[in-house]
Amino acid sequence: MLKRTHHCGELRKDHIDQRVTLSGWVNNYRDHGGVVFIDVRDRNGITQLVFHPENKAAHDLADTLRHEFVIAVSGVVRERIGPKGEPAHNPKLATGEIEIDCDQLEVLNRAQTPPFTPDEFGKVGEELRLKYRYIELRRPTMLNIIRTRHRVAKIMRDYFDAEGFYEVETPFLCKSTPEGARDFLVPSRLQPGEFYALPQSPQLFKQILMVAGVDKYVQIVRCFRDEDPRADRQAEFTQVDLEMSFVEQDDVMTCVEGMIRKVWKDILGVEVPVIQRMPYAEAMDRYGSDRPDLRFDMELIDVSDLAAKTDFKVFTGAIAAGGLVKAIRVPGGSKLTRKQTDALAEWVKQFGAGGLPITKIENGAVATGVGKFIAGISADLIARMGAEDGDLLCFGVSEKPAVVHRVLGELRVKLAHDLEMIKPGQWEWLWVVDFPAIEWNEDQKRWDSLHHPFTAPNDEDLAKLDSGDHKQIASIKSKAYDLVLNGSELGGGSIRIHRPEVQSKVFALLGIDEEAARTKFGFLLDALNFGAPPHGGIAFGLDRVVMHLCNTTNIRDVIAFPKTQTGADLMTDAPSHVDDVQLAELSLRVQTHNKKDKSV
RNA sequence: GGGGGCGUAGCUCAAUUGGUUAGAGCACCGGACUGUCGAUCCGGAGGUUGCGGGUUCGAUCCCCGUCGCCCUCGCCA
Repeated sequence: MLKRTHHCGELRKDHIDQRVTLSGWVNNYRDHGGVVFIDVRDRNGITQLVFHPENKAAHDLADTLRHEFVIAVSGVVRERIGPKGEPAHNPKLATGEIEIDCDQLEVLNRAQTPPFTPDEFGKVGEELRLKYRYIELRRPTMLNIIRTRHRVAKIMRDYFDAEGFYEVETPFLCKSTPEGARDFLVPSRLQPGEFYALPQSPQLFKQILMVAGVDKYVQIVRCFRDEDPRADRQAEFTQVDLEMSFVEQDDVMTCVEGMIRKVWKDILGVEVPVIQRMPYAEAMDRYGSDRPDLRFDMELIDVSDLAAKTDFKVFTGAIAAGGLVKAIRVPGGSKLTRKQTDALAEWVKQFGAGGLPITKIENGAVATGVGKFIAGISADLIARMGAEDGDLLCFGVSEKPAVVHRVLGELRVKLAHDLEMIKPGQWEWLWVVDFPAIEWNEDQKRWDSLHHPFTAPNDEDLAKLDSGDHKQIASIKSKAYDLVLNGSELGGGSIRIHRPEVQSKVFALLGIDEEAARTKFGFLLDALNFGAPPHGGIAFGLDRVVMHLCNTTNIRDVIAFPKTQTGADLMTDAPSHVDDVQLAELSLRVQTHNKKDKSV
């Protein structure tokens, strides 16, 4: 076999007259009867090969080449010259100034006609691309994502190594804990009827590692959550997970910022500034979200006091019921048609809104929509909103403040995208801090932890833990922090509880009695009793980091072998039935069969 | 579990109100061509309209069911 001397993207004018050997896939072929051109591709790029009839054996063989044949060739690098001796460069190719005048060709493997070609011209349905993932991955953009992902992981590992972290592997076969997301379960053969769970995150193990004195732990690790996927969510995903001892909130955040700064600098050449911080309450108040997108304005402004002065029952009724009225100003939003605003009103209903009152600003006053109901507050409203002619005001109204925030929070993001208010290349970073430790779950009539039950409350709030007073408990803040980029949550973490008596109080508040706590987390409680250092950490979605760096909104793009919305791998056809012998070994019996008959 | 969108040649799409032989471009096969580069020109082959049922003289089109894919709500401590 001819052994390559270069890759397909690296030959330049400097190499002219050198004999070289290349290996790769036939990207395209152009047969002119006499001279034959072959574009050969590897992960590095594309180089044009020329076969002249004078080298009959190679030329005849080149005639038979088709898309995606695997070849090795040897020849001499020439400048591309036209028929009259003029340069015939191809500016679209990095190697476009040269070509290889080939005299040797080996067909290393033939290929069936591929269902689609790895060139980027025609679009191809995702279903097909997932089935033939190996062909899609040949595309330069996909290989570039794979390379970027590799580099990101490498930069992070180098960074954490330099900071004194140890990478430690934690188990995949874990104890199931019913809190949080649904577990993927793995039946135990040796202990019939018992199950492992795949980790939703290595949370408890990394805390144990701190008790063990590892001091600084990091792991790039797969996590599993058996919940329905979304465009940016996959049941199986990768976290950059870390934990540090003898630290406070600022130490973790500073460390992480250093990592982010290095990744963005090395991958994109972008300088990340000192990342601003915003309390959770402020984020909800101003942006209606715990992960606000700061690339555009349209802040939520409370107009409840003005709304109360109107005779508009939608407003006054909500306020009387303990709710509120907030508004966002959509610059230039009056260009939206009635049809479009009606569609928005329909759209917001999924977030619990009854509708979406709007009004356009014309001639310095509220004009359309609910304008006639609120004419009396027109001037005050316009002043408070800073509105101008051509703007659109959208009102969030509900007796539940949370619904107002959700509706307007989602709406401002949608409008920013629909009205193309986001300039490309913007990076708006934010730490959201001062999260409430717990929130009241009205449906279940109990307290739920907002982050997780191991998150440390703020020191000054510790006394409130056993106050028994609903309001005081609701006001407890925690040492938790989320890193937000352009409206998406990249990671979150907290300082953990390291004193067993505090942990017991939090469990009690969450309705986890001592016996339940022992059954679920006994090993952690034991560990805390044996000299646990103060510690805290954070976990990042590596997939999401790479999505941002590669400018895609689809998590499947950054995973080599992703799954569909029903958790299927279209290439391997997982999940699939297993035979009865396997089930019997695991003491399992299947009650119902899949709708699609995959039985063997 | 709910809402929305999609499924026609290998691929991307078209097909009038339900109408007689389901088309085009690319890919593929054969031929021509010595400087192209998403080559060009000539010719050819290629269809279970996702699957099953129904309505109809007649269904790619309408109805019911089902399978698959995408977006989304719930869910994701």
